[in-house]
Amino acid sequence: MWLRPERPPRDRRLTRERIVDVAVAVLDAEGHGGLSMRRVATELGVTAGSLYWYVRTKDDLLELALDRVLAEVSADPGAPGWRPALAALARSNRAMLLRHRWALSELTLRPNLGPNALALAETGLRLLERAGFAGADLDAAMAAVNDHVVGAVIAEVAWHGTLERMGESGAGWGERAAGYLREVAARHPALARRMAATGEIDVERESERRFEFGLDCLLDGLAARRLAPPPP
Amino acid sequence: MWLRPERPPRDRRLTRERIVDVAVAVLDAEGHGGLSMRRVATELGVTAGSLYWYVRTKDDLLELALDRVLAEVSADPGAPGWRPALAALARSNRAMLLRHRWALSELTLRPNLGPNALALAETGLRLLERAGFAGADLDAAMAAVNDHVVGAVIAEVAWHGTLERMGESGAGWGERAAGYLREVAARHPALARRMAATGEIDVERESERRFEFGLDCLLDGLAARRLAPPPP
DNA sequence: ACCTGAACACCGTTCAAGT
DNA sequence: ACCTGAACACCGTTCAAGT
Repeated sequence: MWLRPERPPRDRRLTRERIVDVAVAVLDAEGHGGLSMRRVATELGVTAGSLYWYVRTKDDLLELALDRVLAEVSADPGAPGWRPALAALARSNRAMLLRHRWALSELTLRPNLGPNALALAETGLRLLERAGFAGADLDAAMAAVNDHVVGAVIAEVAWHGTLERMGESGAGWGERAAGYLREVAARHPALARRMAATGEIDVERESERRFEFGLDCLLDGLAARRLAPPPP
Repeated sequence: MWLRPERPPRDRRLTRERIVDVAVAVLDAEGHGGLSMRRVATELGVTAGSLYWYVRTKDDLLELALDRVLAEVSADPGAPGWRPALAALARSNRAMLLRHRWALSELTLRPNLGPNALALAETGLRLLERAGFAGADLDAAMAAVNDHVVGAVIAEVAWHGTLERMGESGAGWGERAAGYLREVAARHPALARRMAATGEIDVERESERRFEFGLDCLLDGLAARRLAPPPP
């Protein structure tokens, strides 16, 4: 009894890091709707109120979670040229967003100025500087690539969600859907042609194809606009 | 008394359309956080439960609201060429998303197959068909343009939000922010250079410049990839 | 057919009170 | 310094009951 000294205050049960850990885990597992303060708290064997000692609001927690996953995006610094390097950065970014789909909505709703976000911006900018961009065009080029990544993943996630919904829907859904689609096809011939062609397709592979197509277009445009690369 | 006939059941207070009307109004005025079933209900002089006669869930209501504002996107069918026409469509889309910033998060979270979304897809596809695209490249080209619009608006809204936050923050914030920025600048030279150059800039004009820059890059890439336009 | 009113289960957040 | 427990104000949704 008296032999055991009082616990040092260092082995507290909570840390900001541990809280973000389980927040990311819950978000990955159950999406945005699954995250609640009480849920995170019980997962840590603690009351909801306790979290507010480490985090000001739930919004702040989400901001921390977003920056956490942004650390997963990586650039290969020893890439052979600016174009493959930039493409690799874009692909890594896309892969991360597909791993943590909830991160997209966070990106939409709140600005992120976390350390990992800034580090990521830095590597992108340096890459484009070496490629021969400067001034306002440098910002615009960086933005164009990022925009394509974000836009493409949003479209892919939405597409995926549509298919999931269609799968969930119970019996009796088939007829209504078929009727709706028939009507749509009648009114929208071009759309009907495309729907017929995309009937049996692997969504993920096709999404990747589209992503690469758009990226290539963009990089072509960028290549034409860069200044002469600075002499080494 | 007996002269006045019973009210015909037609003058009911609620309609799906009216409900969507006020939902869009509330969303425009107060954003995503301001919308609640009780809020919409009281705005219509009615109880929250009543809404569920016309709408299955709040999610359905948001879907309806999204399709409502998608109707605002318009394409000029009599445009001189495919490239200006496509650019005009993209700009109209962007303008709508900037008018209804809440629509972005909806676009992120849920698939939208409403009539206006489909009509919009149809006009885009026909435009690209006339431009000389077909098959999988047609889908990819359409997707690339849409992705750029969505991605660019997301970035712009996030940027805008950052500035607003910085404006709201009370006294004593300046020193902490300055310290943070100094640290960032020290660790990230390229970012520091860009931050210095972007010091006093009109966010909206600069966002538009970036949008047009990326769009031009993309259209260059698309122009190089289209097949020969079909003979008239 | 359409709407009310009350209830249910769940939120984020606060805060005195304990240790 | 750190955590509990209870409370507050607010959710989305359901449903018997009224008309």
